[in-house]
Amino acid sequence: MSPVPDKPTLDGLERKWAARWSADGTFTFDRTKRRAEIFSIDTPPPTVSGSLHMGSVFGYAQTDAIARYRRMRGDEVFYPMGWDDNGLPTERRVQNFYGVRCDPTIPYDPDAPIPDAPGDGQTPVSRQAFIELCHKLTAEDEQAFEHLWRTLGLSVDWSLTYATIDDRSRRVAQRAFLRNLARGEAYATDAPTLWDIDFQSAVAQAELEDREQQSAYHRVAFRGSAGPVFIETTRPELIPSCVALVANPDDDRYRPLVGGSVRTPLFDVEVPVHAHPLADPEKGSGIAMICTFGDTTDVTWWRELDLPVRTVIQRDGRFQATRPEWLATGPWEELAGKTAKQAKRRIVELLTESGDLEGEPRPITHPVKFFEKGDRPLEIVTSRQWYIRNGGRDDALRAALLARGEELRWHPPFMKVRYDHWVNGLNGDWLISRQRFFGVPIPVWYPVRDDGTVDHDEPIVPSEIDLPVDPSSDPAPGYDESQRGKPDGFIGDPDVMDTWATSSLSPQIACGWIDDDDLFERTFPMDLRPQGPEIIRTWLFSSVVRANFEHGSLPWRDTTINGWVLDPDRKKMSKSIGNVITPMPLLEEFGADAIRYWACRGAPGTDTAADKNVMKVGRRLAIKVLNVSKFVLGLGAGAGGEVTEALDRSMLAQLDAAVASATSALDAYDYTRALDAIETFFWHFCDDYVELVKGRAYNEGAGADSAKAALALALSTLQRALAPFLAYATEEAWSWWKDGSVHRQPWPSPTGIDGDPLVLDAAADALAQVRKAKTEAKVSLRAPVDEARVTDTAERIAALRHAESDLRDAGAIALLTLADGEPGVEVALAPAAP
RNA sequence: GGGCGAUUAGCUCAGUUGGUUAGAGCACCUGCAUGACGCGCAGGGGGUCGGGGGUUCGAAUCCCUCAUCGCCCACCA
Repeated sequence: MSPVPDKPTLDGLERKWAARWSADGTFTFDRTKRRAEIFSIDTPPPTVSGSLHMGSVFGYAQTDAIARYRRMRGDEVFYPMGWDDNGLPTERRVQNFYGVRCDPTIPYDPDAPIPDAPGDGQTPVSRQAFIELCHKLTAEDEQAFEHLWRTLGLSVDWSLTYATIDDRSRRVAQRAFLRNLARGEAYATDAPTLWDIDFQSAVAQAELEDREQQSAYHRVAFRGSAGPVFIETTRPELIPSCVALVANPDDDRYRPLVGGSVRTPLFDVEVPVHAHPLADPEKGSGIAMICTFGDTTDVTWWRELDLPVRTVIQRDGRFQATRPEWLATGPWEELAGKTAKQAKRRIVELLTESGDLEGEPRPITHPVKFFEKGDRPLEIVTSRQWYIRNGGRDDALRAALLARGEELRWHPPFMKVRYDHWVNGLNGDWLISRQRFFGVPIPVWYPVRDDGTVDHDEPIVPSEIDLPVDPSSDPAPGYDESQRGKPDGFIGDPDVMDTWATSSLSPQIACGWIDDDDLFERTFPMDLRPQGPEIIRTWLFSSVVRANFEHGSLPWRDTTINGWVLDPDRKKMSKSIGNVITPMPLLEEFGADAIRYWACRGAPGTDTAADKNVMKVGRRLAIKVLNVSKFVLGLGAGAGGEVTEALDRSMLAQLDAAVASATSALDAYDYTRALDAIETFFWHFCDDYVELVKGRAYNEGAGADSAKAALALALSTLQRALAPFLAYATEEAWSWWKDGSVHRQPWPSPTGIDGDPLVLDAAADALAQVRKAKTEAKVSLRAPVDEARVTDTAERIAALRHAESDLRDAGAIALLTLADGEPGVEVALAPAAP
């Protein structure tokens, strides 16, 4: 306990109590508890390579309120934090920050200088040096995040922190992958893949976004035996890639052509004309050219019509330098080495000169697929990639994963349809390999045959005990490093896994799967997955996929999906608009409790504006907690005694109702409704009950004892009920009269004291009328009243009689009369003193 | 094109099975030195519940439709 200060303040509470919680191990997880006693939370590992923003604190503060509530309910809360530091965002940040670029062909030299300060330029560094820089920068970012989380007051056990690139995570990710591989759930195949030409990597369906782009239909003539056949295309530069034309089987205009062939303009390549139901008679001219590959429909046609591959665009987005073997004639040299954009411009000129372009290109706007973090449209290239089955090609698996979605308890429930839509809309398996560097390596090697060719069909895998491995620097089992790349030797798979292939295993990483069976048994499957709505299709879904394969269960029982944070004008915050609000200045201006309050006022799943006015209200509430605690303690609350007075029992009955309402709301993860119930009662308590009872409490005797006992009970209850939200102010006020942390106290249970809620309500209403009379007369609330006459229903008057003397005290009323009748209060003020 | 959510006072939001005169906070206005709180306290004004239909004795609440905002999805010829 510490003395009540003369002037309570919120300033400095974060620093004071964060240090104390850390020193006392207030939130340390006790791993001796049984599974039934534990509440485990699969905290989202934030991407540390980004800047901190309000969205970062919003969901975490809400989850922390739940965590603190569960802890007070007696659960041992398993609440680890992770950092998502692996992957492309980190690489990009490192490239920009240090001015470097990873060149895996450079051999690692431990003595080579590597930048250690911000720089610009494109200094090439070895793969290992690049990875070291990634580790270095993320370590700094992680400190900034931890500082923010500690200031905000997250009650995580910081000794349980993991990072998605650390040894433990790499071991889990590789082990899970190898088990997927052994069971046939992971496989590699050569197939057309969406490809980002800037990042030089394949990307997955979940990472796509459509962007509206300006384009134009070009009406181009193919030569048919019975005259020209016009197609309309937005990508005329792909004419050298054309492998067929396609029309709808029911389209009478083109039926005569189907089964025959036409010749491409400029290059004079003979291509067949096919029929396929996917061809839309309404689009363009109704007959389309199929190229390998212009878009994903091309891929479908190519596969279903069994067409050849004629790729001209390389992985860097440029047309290949050498003339493709299927182009016997035509102006290939005009296109070689050009980007798709440059080639389009040139080919339009060539088509115009040859007379194969009819009319002017017709401008349109249409959606084009981009990598969500990319700058140029995706191309489709054929490459060998690793996949994990996700139901995109398998109806039984899809149904099983949809059933997992049913089994999961969603808060709020409407978020579940996003999962269903995503799973139903999958059109392929999950592509997990990335041609990048800072990630978990695909843990396989391949034998090199005696002729120097690579045997991809017989991958060499490590034993689980040796994980994590890096096939780029570790030799394959049974081989010596000197055999790397040699005939009869081996090569390592050069790819890394996508970030989601690791973070989808966050429950397994956090709970110690295989590495710590004892912990795993006590924490998995977890209780709660809190997360944002935009990553249902990635993080949530992929986590369900992995747990379904590995454990035959859900990874957790419940999921809470938080809303989106909008700017004060309810616009989406984005860097380009420049309306991004950063949390640290707000934490300093209003205090952590105010920010926590703001976050918890945002209902589950509801988009919420970053509104300073709400933070101000939270700050006011926190200050009030300090002040009313000081006052109530100054009245001598807690001196013991029995609650005998009807007014006191009435207040406690109302308090019990508020707590009961908050309890059921929190059990359903509705922290907003809980906060509202307690907050509403709290102000009623301060403004009405404390005012009515303070006179009696100053006196002595049974009435005073009753008041003091009731005040102590209420104060203890309110401090505890507000603790999940106002973590600091409640802890501070609790320390003035109790030992131990309020956050380790039991959540309030009913006081068990019967009372009639009407007594306090009737007294508060009558007091309000007396106050109104004084305010309208523009006199002090302490001004004496000669006579007040309260009339009301018999029931309310009967209730009021129990609080008659308190009302007289609080209103400074000389003569108070109560009578049945029409509701009303007549107040005769004493004449003003001269 | 499809889906989900939102639309209530100037602003931010409650309003949980349809039921007396639709609530709160902020802001605004008018007051008040009061045993803690002036980062306070008391009181007040302010809303045809997005528009239009419908069901019902009765609709902010249920149904249909339209509009606006946000998010998600969709095969880009």
